Amino acid sequence: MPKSVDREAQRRQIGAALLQLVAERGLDEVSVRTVAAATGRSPGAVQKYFRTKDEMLTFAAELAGERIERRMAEVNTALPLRQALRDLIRTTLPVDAERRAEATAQLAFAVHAAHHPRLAAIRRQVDQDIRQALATWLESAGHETHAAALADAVIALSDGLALRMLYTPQEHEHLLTVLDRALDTLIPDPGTDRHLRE
Amino acid sequence: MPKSVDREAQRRQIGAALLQLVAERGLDEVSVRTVAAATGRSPGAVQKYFRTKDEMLTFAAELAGERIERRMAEVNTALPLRQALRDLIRTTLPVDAERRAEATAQLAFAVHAAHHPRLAAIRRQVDQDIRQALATWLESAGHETHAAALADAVIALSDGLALRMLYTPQEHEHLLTVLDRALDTLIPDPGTDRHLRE
DNA sequence: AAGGTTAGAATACGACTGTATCTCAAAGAT
DNA sequence: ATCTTTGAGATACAGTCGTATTCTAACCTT
Repeated sequence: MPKSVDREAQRRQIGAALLQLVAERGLDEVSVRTVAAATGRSPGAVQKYFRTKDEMLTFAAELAGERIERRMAEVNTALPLRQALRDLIRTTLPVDAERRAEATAQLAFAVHAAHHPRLAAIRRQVDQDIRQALATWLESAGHETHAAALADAVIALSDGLALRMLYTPQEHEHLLTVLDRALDTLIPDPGTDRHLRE
Repeated sequence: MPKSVDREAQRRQIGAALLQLVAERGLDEVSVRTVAAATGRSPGAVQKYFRTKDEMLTFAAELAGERIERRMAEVNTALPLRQALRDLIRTTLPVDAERRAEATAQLAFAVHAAHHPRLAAIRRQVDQDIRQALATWLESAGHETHAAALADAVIALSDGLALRMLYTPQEHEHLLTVLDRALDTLIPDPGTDRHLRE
């Protein structure tokens, strides 16, 4: 048989390069040629792994989704709920170069999904997974009622902050304190009786 | 002198067509030619009003920003704070065709701004205006402390919900209840003493 | 009425797009 | 050692992009 290559590994490498390209130069700078150049390949070589640009794009979107879910699984659930939640959200915000790359790609895909049914389906699946993980986590931490709604609110808050950070790097610190304060309000401190505060 | 035409009116008409095009087909379907066709013009006619595509894009972004600010000014501030706030945010969410068009354009521009300094500056200006209006409003309604941070949290929540609604039309109603519940928590009901609840 | 000015259309240009096709070299199987 | 399969590269093609240029027709001013 022929030259044996780990096809899946190659696809992931190309997908990762695409995500980085989206983060650095924006989704509309992504073309078969620019992605190929970013991986040191010829355009024809990329075509061997993705027959169409669209297939390449959806693959990258799934890859980005997997990364987020993996990050969620890595959060230390032994910490107090509010702090763990804070850590979790911070790993999705564009606070440094790596996170910024992922957040940028995520948001670009989300907007693109508005006019791209297959991309929308992928996003919905990822959202569903995140929401459910968050909701069951909240429930086990004592927020039995409306855990799902609370999870959705937290996700929306996080996405909204990430969106804004994309084009206002000056406000990063300020927006992080906004997050803290909002979490303080949304998630009552279990260690303090509510009616004793203030 | 020549054929007299209201240049500014023409520019606004073209800008409006661009926004609608973004909403219906996405930002990367926007070209000088498609915008021209959408206004019943030839590409050359559009060039008379915008020398470059970029100039056309930034103009449309400013136009979209003006629309949001106008909507904010139209909210009935005589209503109870929480309800007025709810109404305000609902007018920015993609609940019907018209609002969906504006929200889609806004979010597309926001993501694009991550790689487009001039667009980012426009977005920052609009954000600043909205935030300040919201903050002074909150202050006058009794939220003297941390009004600015609360305003930012509300904006982020709203943007995050809008983003998600773009690709999950099925969840519109659910996300609206999420909004209501989050607002209930973030904005304590002024008619009820806090320590008397639950 | 003549002339200057501009809106609008048509056209042209080079660059880039996605995709299909072709060639070549390399590697495993017989 | 030969053959076959395949990764990778090169090239080709039709289409679209943004922008510059050219032309015509309509209007206002003098």
